[in-house]
Amino acid sequence: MLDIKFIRDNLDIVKEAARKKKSKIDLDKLIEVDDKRREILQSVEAKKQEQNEASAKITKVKDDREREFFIIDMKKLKDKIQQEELLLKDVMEEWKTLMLQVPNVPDMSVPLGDGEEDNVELKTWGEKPNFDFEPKDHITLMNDLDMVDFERGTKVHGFRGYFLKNDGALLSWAIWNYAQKFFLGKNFIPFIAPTIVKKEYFYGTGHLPGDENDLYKTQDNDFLAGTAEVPMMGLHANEILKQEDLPLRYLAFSPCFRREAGSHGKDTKGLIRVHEFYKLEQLIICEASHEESVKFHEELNRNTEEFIESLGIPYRQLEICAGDLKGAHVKSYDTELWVPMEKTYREIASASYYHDFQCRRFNIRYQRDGKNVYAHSLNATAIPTPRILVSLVENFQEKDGSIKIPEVLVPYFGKDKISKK
RNA sequence: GGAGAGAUGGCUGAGUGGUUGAAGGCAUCGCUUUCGAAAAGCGACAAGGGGUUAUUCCCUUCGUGGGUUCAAAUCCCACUCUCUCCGCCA
Repeated sequence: MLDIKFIRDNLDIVKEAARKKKSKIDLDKLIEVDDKRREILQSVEAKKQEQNEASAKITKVKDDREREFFIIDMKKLKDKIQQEELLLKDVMEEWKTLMLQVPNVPDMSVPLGDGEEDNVELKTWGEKPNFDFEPKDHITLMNDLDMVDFERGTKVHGFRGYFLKNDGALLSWAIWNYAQKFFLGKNFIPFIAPTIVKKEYFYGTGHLPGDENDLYKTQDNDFLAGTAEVPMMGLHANEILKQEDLPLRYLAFSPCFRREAGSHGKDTKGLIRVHEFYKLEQLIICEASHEESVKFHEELNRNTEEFIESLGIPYRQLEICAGDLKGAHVKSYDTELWVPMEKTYREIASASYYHDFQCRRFNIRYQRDGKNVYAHSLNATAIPTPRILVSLVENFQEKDGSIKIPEVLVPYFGKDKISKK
């Protein structure tokens, strides 16, 4: 959410932002509705003032007749107020709908572009494996090593279902434990977050309004979060934080649920795109300063890089172009891991900052110089499982069909190799 | 799932129709006192929105949403959450 005052004062900037982000929002319409909103609001307020003043007088009037006259007048006024408030309600509805569609302003450094294809590669890291044998994809590898059961996963869960078993399950736990240790070394407070979350919080993060079909819904009209970002931002909703407590640095673990509506044809096999996975998420709430946001954004992104580097998996960094940038984001980096059998990089992590866009919607403020100001928020993936397994097993496969375990994981996994029994 | 109680400012806690935006206490901040601190005394202290900007003025907000009334923290309805007891349960 942007400040309506900011939008009015910087209409050109916001229009430009909307254009860059390919948003369809009609900002002139918003200003028009806002004018109407202000006009009615002022009229209602003036009438309420009159009502309040009269109300104070009625108390003092002792004469019954005089009192009666007063009350009759006030009845008329009340009707007028009610009429205008009805009108205001409609206008507010329209106003809110439009306001929720106004995108955040991308940073100056964000490259222009229409979509995914225009994202800019910032760097690549690591040596792509050069196999002197016929390599297998992760599905074959993991099936051969009895690490996964897709068939029964589909039987039980349906499309995109999977069971991780044996070393597949153990490796996932090892990654969680290692990742937990790694990221907590960077001064985060650990959390396990709820996944069933009230609808309003999805508006806060910017996941709604959007495609509600992409979210699972419960019979109580709650939704299953696709990322711990939603409950973790909700954690401090409607709170006034202390300046000295900032930045708040959280590392949250949660299951993640995504219906993947609209991508039925994509990645129909394997562990790339599943309905249900697990993720450790880094999240920071910091002071309202662009410099702080940028600093922490770079740090969060670098944390993810370091983690991947410690595993030794080749990756690249992308800067998301304006056309591919989500509405709430100021700027985003994606980390993509090399998937040998697809001969391409696949997204594993995303680091973004929002300025006060999310905190404004969540009403998360802190005291600065005696004033309450909206904080800034950022988040970045630490590590998602099981998607990480795809690159891990494909990159580290050996000629005999076994998988070499990265050294850093060995203490958590208990052995340095997964091979056929 | 059944029965009951409750939700008020940063916290605690009064308040059952009309100067109550809300007593008292705690916390916080300023001043006095002190070599300094503590203690004490005095004073300030909710948020959001709008108009004017010299000064200020107005509106909203007592869990949420409706309703009754000229007027609601206070009465009515629905919902949410919390607590106690019973039942069930990983």
